[in-house]
Amino acid sequence: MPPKTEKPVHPRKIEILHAAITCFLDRGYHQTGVRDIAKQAGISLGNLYNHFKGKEAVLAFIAEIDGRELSGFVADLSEPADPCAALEQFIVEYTAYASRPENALLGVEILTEALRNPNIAAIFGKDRGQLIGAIADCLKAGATSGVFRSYDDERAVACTILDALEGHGLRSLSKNLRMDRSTASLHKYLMNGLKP
Amino acid sequence: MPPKTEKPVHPRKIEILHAAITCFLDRGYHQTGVRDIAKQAGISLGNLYNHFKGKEAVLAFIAEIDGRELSGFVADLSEPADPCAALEQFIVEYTAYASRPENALLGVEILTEALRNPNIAAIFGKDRGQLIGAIADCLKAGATSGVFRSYDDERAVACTILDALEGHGLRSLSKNLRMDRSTASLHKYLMNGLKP
Amino acid sequence: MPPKTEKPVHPRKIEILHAAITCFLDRGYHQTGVRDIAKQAGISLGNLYNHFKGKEAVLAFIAEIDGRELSGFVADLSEPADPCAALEQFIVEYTAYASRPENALLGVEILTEALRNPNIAAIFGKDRGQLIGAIADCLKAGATSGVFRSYDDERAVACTILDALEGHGLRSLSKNLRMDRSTASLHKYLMNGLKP
Amino acid sequence: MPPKTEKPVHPRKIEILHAAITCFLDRGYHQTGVRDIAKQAGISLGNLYNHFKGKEAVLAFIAEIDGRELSGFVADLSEPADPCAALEQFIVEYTAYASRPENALLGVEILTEALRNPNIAAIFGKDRGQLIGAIADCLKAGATSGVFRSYDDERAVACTILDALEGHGLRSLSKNLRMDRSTASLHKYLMNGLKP
DNA sequence: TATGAATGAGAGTTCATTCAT
DNA sequence: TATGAATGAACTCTCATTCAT
Repeated sequence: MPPKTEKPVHPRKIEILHAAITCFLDRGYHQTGVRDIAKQAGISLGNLYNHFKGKEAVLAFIAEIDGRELSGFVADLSEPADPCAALEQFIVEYTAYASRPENALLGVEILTEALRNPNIAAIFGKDRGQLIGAIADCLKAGATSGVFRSYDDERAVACTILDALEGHGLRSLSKNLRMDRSTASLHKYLMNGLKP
Repeated sequence: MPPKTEKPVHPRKIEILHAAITCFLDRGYHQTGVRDIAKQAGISLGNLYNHFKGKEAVLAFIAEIDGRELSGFVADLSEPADPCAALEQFIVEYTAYASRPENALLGVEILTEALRNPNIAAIFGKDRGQLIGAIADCLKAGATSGVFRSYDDERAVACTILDALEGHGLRSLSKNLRMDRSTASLHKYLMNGLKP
Repeated sequence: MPPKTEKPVHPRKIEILHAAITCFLDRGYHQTGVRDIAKQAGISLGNLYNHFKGKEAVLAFIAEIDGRELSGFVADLSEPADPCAALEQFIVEYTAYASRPENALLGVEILTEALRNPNIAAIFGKDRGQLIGAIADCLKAGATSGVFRSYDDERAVACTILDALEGHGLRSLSKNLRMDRSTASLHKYLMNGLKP
Repeated sequence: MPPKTEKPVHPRKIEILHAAITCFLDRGYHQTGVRDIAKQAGISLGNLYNHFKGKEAVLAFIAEIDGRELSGFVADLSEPADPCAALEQFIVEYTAYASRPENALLGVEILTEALRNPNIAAIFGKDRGQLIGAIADCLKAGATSGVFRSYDDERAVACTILDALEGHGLRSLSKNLRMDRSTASLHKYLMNGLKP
């Protein structure tokens, strides 16, 4: 296999990406106009179309970038020496990840769009599927080694863990009150359900 | 206190409500035009505005009606003789509830709108807050009587349960494959985390 | 000629009239909706149409009532013993009349509508034409008796006096500052131009 | 002071301006739709919004352009060698100006809008205020040199002159009959009131 | 690559009026 | 007389996208 030579991304494209993220966070995907993005990026409306095929392509690019961030988690969960420790660490780190506003809000934005847009759904589902798979594998490994309880459908459990952490991240946005106690309880609950 | 005399709702308003739900399910809130709703309802565009102040008012009404459905769950969870049984039953029933397309999809639609629309957030948050409170109370009661493990923040656990069930409901839409096994695993996982 | 038996006006019609005047003053004729008038009058939208053929009919009625107020001035100016005193008195009284907000603002409202609406123009022009005629006659009488300078077209002078007083009334609305001095100067100027 | 580098106005903007004037003359400001203007200008509806922020901005631009025309009169009236001749000339020229349909009709259109729209009022009032000031100054100069009678409030007299000429201009629209005699009488009357 | 004028469909909302009750 | 639901055209304005420069 030839070395994967990633075609360099035009820096302007990254600027547009950031501008779009800012807008989508502020107003949401459908409430954001292409003009808003161009203005935020400080470029002309027409020029945006030199870098992206259209509005949807911008979201697709965001979803793609977003998905790549998940691969770090996947790597950490793969073939863990200690499944329990690996999962616990994942939960901690994913909590932090999912609590960052850009991830929390963009996540729902992408998810809701994916519900009706197969194009986005494909991008969104690919990396997320891998993450779910990695968690499920970790759960299976733990079940085999006896540190985890065994479940018929580990993917369902994995999904639940993600749902819980992402829901928690979303709630952390609107609450200024301290989330420490609730985060601790959430983590304990999620782990307790796994213990044999 | 005088008897609460609920002003009767014009039947046309209900028809519009159903039409709007249909449209929102099909295309989503922001992709749906007021004209679409009127056409679906079989009425003129202008007449819609005789019954609703605007598009947002339609969503608000849906959120309100939606919220009322939750009060049944709240009642069932209040002061349960057997907290464990009550919660188990709730999980089963709420799974069914959250798996119905209109609830699953409208739920995220309302949630995402609530993220940036305080008006919707207030309506959405009121009944949902009561449900979370009821679950949390049930968890506390169970912890006191020893059937449940004790958590610092029962509301966080309650939220997690709802997140899990609603995420599951959402996923059940896109999968034609049988969800039985994953549902069973999910339920087991959620209950196991509560066991002392 | 049989005695003029004026058909009694339904009191509700008067209420609507007042409501409409209030609205037209507030927002102007074209910015006022029929709904606004009905709401202001405290009646239903449909009922308004039992009393008036439409929105324009309301304005026409106002213009008619408005016009009748002018007949008082006409009477005072007719066959005056002392044309100069009569005109001076008219100027004083018409200044007061034209400075009342409802007359000042409704006046321009009716005038601008009359520019393009022949129906309104007819109503508006009838009584106003009589007033102009009366003033012109007074000027002629004064010229004959030597107290006034003679003009080829007395109606043009009469129009100018009205324009001046109405313009003054309109300006008095937006200025909170005292108008006394400017009113006095205006009156002096108008009279000076008539002196031989 | 750096040379005033006026940003060049897009020719399309001028076209829209003319189209709007045509429409406003035909139907009046509030009866004219934005679509009407676009159609008259021969451009698409959306493109109009590339040149103007909205309908009101079009009227504001007209008012601004309109106001600039007055500055010519202001210059002619400033520091006149012969105040009487200057004023007489002004009256003649302003009569012609105010009798052109676009000035007469647009004037009342702008005036009535200015009554309730502070934005328009500011634009409309600025240049008109200067003109009134210039006339008043001319009157003062004439009073000092003895060619004019002295008035306490010269601005009031100045306003009256404008009201008279503009009222005359407006009336000249609806009358096909010759206005010569009435114009002459009007001019004589206005000047007579100034003579000492 | 970069610009912004141009397009026209579509957005949400209000309009004056009618009509069955 | 009185009501307010019903109509559909009209309203101002924004949309994503294209195109000539």
